[in-house]
Amino acid sequence: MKKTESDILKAAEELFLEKGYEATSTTDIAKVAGCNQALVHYYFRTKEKLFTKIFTEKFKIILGSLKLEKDFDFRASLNHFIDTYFEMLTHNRKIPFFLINELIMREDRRPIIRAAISQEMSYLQYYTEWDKMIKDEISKGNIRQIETMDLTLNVLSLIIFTFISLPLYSDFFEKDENEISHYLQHRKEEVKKLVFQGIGLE
Amino acid sequence: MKKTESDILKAAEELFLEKGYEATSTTDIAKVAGCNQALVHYYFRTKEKLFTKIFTEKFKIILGSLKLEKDFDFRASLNHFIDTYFEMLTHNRKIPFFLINELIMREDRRPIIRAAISQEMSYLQYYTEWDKMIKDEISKGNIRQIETMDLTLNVLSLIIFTFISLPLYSDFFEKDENEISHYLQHRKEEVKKLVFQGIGLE
DNA sequence: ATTATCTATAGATCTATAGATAATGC
DNA sequence: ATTATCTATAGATCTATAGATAATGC
Repeated sequence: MKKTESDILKAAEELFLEKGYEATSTTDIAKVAGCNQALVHYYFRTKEKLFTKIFTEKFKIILGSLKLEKDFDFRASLNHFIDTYFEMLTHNRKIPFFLINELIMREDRRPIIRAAISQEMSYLQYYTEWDKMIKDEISKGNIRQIETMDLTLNVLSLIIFTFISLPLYSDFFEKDENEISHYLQHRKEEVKKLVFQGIGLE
Repeated sequence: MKKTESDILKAAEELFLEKGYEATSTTDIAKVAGCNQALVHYYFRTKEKLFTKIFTEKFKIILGSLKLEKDFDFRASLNHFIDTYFEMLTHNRKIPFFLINELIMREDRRPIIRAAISQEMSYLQYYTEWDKMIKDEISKGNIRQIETMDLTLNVLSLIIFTFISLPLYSDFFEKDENEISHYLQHRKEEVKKLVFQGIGLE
């Protein structure tokens, strides 16, 4: 890939994640990339096509991290999931808000993620195994009665909201980068405590 | 207030909450309000002023519902908080995403909420009482060791994320209004279970 | 020759205002 | 008289493309 092309991609990524689709112009992108505005269209034809490229790429980063370690027992498996999800988002802090924002604002983008999910058929299988594991733990009396969807939503809520609210948290309480990274570690441990104890694990 | 003026306000509210500031034009607002585009500026001068009016109004709705029932014991108090917060958001489903979205996208709006909070000095006091209650419960051994900020974030994450993700949930799983309202009730109960059990209450 | 880059511009917005006209209140 | 509403338009975008020029590869 030509340097200019990758510069444009990088600039677009930075701006779309920072300001969203609407507030980003191809003129802005060219300025950040250090090239002519016409070149943005030369390489990617339309703003929408350029956006979709970045959008699907970011979604796949998220999707790719949603894996289940089936060699572990349930507790280790859940623990590992929270660790890896937190870790991945720590290095991609803006992605959760970016994806949710664009999916809520523009309904026509929702088919993109449906397609990406069904393309990777393994995820349906992951969920089935996850569901089986949970039902198993309940029947063994290791955790309380809970629906798989509820446990999933509990974990996702606690993790994703942490990252969505992060810019507001760090701004409001005037935290620097070092404090933020301690905060994220701290929240991760608290999320584990709440979830483990909250379903009766331990 | 003149009918036209309130029509414009209503139209602006609908559009800003649905599509956000950037994607809403004063021409759109006029169209929905059924009046001339110039009238939007006649009554509110600028798009920004009109937006700020709605933004602060919506924020105050949220802030106003964050009250603490100090006559109750801790458990009843937390239970009551989750009930009222869920209830309020059920009738204002789009507000959480709207506020977070505009606060993240435009840093210059953050002072608006700082001002609104410090104007209502009572909220500092609420938090102090809340903090005292929690420390008290911990020292009595009624709940596990937890920082007030963590418990607050746990509860807010679980509730707010429910509403932020709601349009995606209902779209993805093709739920109708009736199912959605059952879902919200169901999530509320699950949030209570997780939080109560997760801090060792019961 | 082909590909990359630039200049220039068409055509479609969008915000905000000036100035004309209509409606309302005393 | 005052207030509300409309028409028209200035000036600032913004996307996308056409066509000229420069750089690169065989």
